[in-house]
Parts: sequence; structure tokens; C-alpha cells
Amino acid sequence: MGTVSHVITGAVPVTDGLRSKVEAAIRELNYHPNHVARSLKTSKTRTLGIVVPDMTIPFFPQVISGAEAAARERGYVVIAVNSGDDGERQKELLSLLRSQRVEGILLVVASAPTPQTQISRILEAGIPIVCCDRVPERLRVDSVSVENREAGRLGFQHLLDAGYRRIAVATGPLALRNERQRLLGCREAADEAGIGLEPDLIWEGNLRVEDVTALCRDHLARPGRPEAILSTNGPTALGVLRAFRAHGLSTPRDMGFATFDELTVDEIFLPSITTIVQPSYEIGFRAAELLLERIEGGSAAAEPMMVRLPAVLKIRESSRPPDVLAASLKQ
Amino acid sequence: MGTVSHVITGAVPVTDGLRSKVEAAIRELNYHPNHVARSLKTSKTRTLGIVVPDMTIPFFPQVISGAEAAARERGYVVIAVNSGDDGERQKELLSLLRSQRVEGILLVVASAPTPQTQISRILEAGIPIVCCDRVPERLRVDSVSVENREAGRLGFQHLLDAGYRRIAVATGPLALRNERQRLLGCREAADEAGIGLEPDLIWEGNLRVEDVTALCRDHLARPGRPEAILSTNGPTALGVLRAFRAHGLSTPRDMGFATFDELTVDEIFLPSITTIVQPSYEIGFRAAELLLERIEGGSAAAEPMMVRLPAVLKIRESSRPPDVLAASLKQ
DNA sequence: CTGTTAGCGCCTTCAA
DNA sequence: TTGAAGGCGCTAACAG
Repeated sequence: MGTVSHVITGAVPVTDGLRSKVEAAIRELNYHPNHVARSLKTSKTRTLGIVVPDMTIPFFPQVISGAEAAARERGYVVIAVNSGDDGERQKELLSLLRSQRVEGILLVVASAPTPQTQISRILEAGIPIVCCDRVPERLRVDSVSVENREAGRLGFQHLLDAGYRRIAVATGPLALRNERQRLLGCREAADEAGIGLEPDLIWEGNLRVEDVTALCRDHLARPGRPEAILSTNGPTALGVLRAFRAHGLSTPRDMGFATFDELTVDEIFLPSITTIVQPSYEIGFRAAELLLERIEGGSAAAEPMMVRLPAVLKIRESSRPPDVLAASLKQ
Repeated sequence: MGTVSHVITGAVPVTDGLRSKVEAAIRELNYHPNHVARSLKTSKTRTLGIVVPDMTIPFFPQVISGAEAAARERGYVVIAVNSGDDGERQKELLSLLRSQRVEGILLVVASAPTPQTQISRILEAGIPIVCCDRVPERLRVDSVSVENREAGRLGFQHLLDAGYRRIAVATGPLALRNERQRLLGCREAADEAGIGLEPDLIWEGNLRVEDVTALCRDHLARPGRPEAILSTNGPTALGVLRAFRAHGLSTPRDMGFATFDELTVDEIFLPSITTIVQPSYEIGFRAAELLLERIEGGSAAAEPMMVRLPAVLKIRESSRPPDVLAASLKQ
């Protein structure tokens, strides 16, 4: 009966009497409209896909939550999947999402370089993509991320201002543009301060806490320890802190420290940790909004939007100026 | 052409020549089979839904990851959604998932009591549900969770063994059976030790870190501070630790401490925190396996399965025996 | 082994 | 304002 459809979609007026009769029947029969059939007919699934490398890294659930909120406002659902930061798996998932007929995709690319065609083919098929957080190189695609270079500079400058001079940067894989940009910001700040950034103060790791721990233990065992360390992401921060622990070092007593990304416990950590906070929720929110605009506005055209949000520096104890520290120790 | 279908599904044999021709065409046209149409025809979506209260609580992404892994092994996808721990929203989401024709649902119920009918109606409609982590009362439904009472007892007993006597339990909302069970375990251990668990040592909070912080600050400001605190979940632990900080207390120097759930930083936290670790990934994995069994085995019948996994105690510094501590201070 | 065909449940004309 | 009918893309059953 077409009338039922009219009642449900509300697109065509129906008499009150009939409507309430239909509604009663719906409750009675415990009826749930079949979105599958509807989608087949309308070719609208009102579903967005989001692919993230690893949902157990706290940054990503926040992005997802933001995207979910924006999607919900417009009646869309988000389906979240993990690529495990693996290029092959990512390819499968994108294909899967296409098959599921999601109307748009939020993508945090895997660390392994994503072939351009993988993304551009989807775009050509008319499915909009917005890249979040990690923006692939040399590809005209909408993106939302933090202002990475500025954020790197902000963090490094803060350590400089606190009085540290020999500052190491513990970074994630430099295959990621994000990480390179952050490092670039650090370098700029270092150059401006006239101290430069020596190669042996750039500690490049991956995103596995264990590996980073080992890496930093090595570095810390060598002569010429830095006075402070800036970590450019959350997992790396955990690695650095574990390495501190392994060496019996504590921050800021023995070494200054600051990091990108909240560790969920920064405030209670003793001493609390200075953090460059990315607006993760908002990245997801804005990205989904942009995606929905592309979907509903049908504006696949135009220039790609490149939204860049500022990071915020939360100064806590781990970056306390070393001289202040020394003074307070003397007391 | 039906033959294309044969090639894709592999259900009907096709000559090699034809097959490769079809495959070539698929690549050529950048063709992606429409799962929506397939689902409509077969009434199989190969999709599971999972509803969690809040994906930004680290416990849940781990459960989701486990479920995803199990699902993937059998060619299913998981779509994850947040209820915000809100009963109304949960109802909407369940309805949504039904409309999406997921083949089964993993559910972590919201704190507000979930009406039995909400769940039983779905079951009656032939859509299996497995409850994870939080098991609703008085409802015959499959469930996978940790052995809560045992885990509570384990933690409390550990603090007793360490030599603490006056031990407070900081719990989540006792409306959750989980929390009651954990508390019950604590009480049993306390009773066996002949000290009982006084009402003023039961600090019932909610799952919002800020609120718990305030609650614990209050309690800690009163006379008769406990010698140790056991927290029964992750967010609560953060609240307790913040309250410690607010009072300038440190653990275990001033007070012993142990908690359910890893805080992602337990090992690096100084001092490191004794934790009752739930097998979160495995909870998700086992739950999805069970769900898939129900789906594929069609065994909606039979008794509900109640899988209970053991928690593991990771003893770290925050629960160091007070006398050992005192001794080491004297040195 | 291959090609044809009839729906899956819904929404959208279109005619009544 | 209401009801009837066609077809979305696919698969399963069947005929060739």
C-alpha cells in the first residue's frame, strides 16, 4: 500500500484518520521500515563511512564522536571501521564502503602511502571523500586537520621559552606528512632561536609504543642527553615516558617534556604533562559537516576545501623552566 | 546477466575464459557490486551492529576492535554507534539498526535501566542480541562479560593482603549490575577478613570524571580518611586520582590505590598503578563469535549463553604494602 | 555451463 | 487524497 509510504515519509499529505490507523498498525505489527529496500529505490543510504587506522588510539574515537554528532544532526549514521594502518586493508574497506553504498567517506589514511588512484577513483564515481587528520600529498581532496606546522612551532617555542636549549623531537613516521609538518614547525622555531635542530635530536619512531620505548631507551643511553623532549603524538609520548621510567628519569626534574595529544590522564599525572591539544572532536565534526555539504549540495566541483584548525597549548608541570626548578630544589 | 553474479558469488561454476572476461570488465568499469540490492534479495546484510555508551571511554574501542576481528574472520562488518549512555538514544539506535537490517546486535546497555521489551522484541523478531560487559537483569539473553564479583574480590583481597585495612570502594552507579557485583565481591572479601565494609566507605559516583573528582574531594576532606581506595572502573579511577592531586595526596605514599581497567598509562604513571584488567578485546571477540553462531547456526533456541571471563590482577606500585613503604622511607 | 526471469520491499509516478 | 503499478540491482531457480 503506497499510503503507508506516504505516512512514513511524510512527503504526501494523508488524512488524520488514515494516518493514525496506519501508525497503530505499525506499532501493532512491530514494523520497521526496510532501509535496505528504501536505499535500493532511492539510492540514498544516509550513511557515512569513516576509516581510521586504529580505534584504540584515543585520538580517533574523539574524531569519530565528532563526526557522529554532525551526521546525526542531519539524520545520517556513521559506520566506523579500522584499517589497522594497513594499506591493503584500507583498500578493501574502501571497496566495502562503496559496496555498502555509503554516501560519503571520511578517511584517515594509513601510514603507508595511499595510491592516488585509490582515492581519485572513488571521487570520480561521485562519492565525496574528506580526509581527516592525515592529508595525503599531491591530491586534490577536501581535508580537515590541525595546523600542524604551527602546532609544532608552538610546542617547540614553548620549551625554548621555558629555558631549554638542547631539545629532542620524538616523532612518528616521517612518511606521514603530519609528522613532517610538525617537525618542520619545530625546526623553524629552532632556527629562529639560532640553535638549529641537529639530526641526532630527531628521533623518528613508528606508532607502536613498544618500539618507541626501545628507540628512546637507546637514545637516552647515549652521551649528550637532551634537556627536553617534544613528542609529536600520543603513542610516541607513551613510549618516551616509558623510556624515562626505564632509565629512572623523571620529568621535569631530569628532563623537560611536552607532547601532542592528551594522554587522558595528563592532569592527574604527577607531574602533569604539558600538551599540545588538537581539537579532535571538532576535526571530526567539521569534516562530517563538509562531507555532508558535498553530498547534499552536490558540489563535487569547486576547489577542495582545506580546513586547518589551531592546536592549543596546555602548559602544565612537565615543561617547568629548569632554572625555576633548580631554585625550588634549593629551598 | 546472471553469469556475472555467478562469477562474483562463486556459487555456480563458470568457464575460465568467461570468468576472466567478466573480471576484466569489472575492473574496466570500476564496478562495485551493490550490496544494498544484494541484501534486499537475499535478506542477508552480513552486518553486525554494536551499541556502546561512549566510544571515548578506552574500554569500549577495545571491545569493538575485538568484535570487528571476529566478524571479519567470517566476512561480516561491524557498524559501531554511541548511545551516549542515554536510554532514549539507545532505543532510537536499536530501531535504526533493525531498519538497517543488521543480522545481529552487540549491546552494551545504557546505565538507565533498559526496558525488557526493548530487547525482547528484537529477539522475537529473530534478530539475535548478545549483551557485552553490562548484563541486564532478569532477562534471558546471551551475554559476555567479566566475572565481576570475582574481580571485585580479587582487587579488594589484594589490598587487604598488602596490609591495608580501612579501604574505600569508589564505584560507578550502582544502578548497573556490573558495579553492584564488583562491590559485592569487595564486601565478601571484607567480610571474610572480618572487617566488613562500612557504608561510609562506599563512594558511589557516576561515570563522569568531573563529578567523581568532586565526590572524592569531598570524601577525602572528611575526617577518617581511608588507607586505600579501590576504584571499580576507568573513569572513576581518573576522578579519584584527580582528587588525590587536589588534596596533594600521592599514592601509595599517602594512600594505597588500585582500579579496574587500564588507564593506558598505568605502566608509566609514577608510581605505576595496580590494575584489575578486564579482557576487553576478548569480550568483544567472544561476543561477536557467539552472535555469529546464533545467526548462522540459527540457534535462537536453547539456553542463553552466559560467558564470564576472568579478570587479571596486575600488581604495580600504587598498592605497595604500607609497612614496606614505611620501612623504605626510614632508610 | 550459460542465459533468462521473477521477485526482494520500498518509493514515486500516475490515474482514479 | 488514495490506490495501483513499475522498477531500483541483485540472486536463485530454472530452462536451454
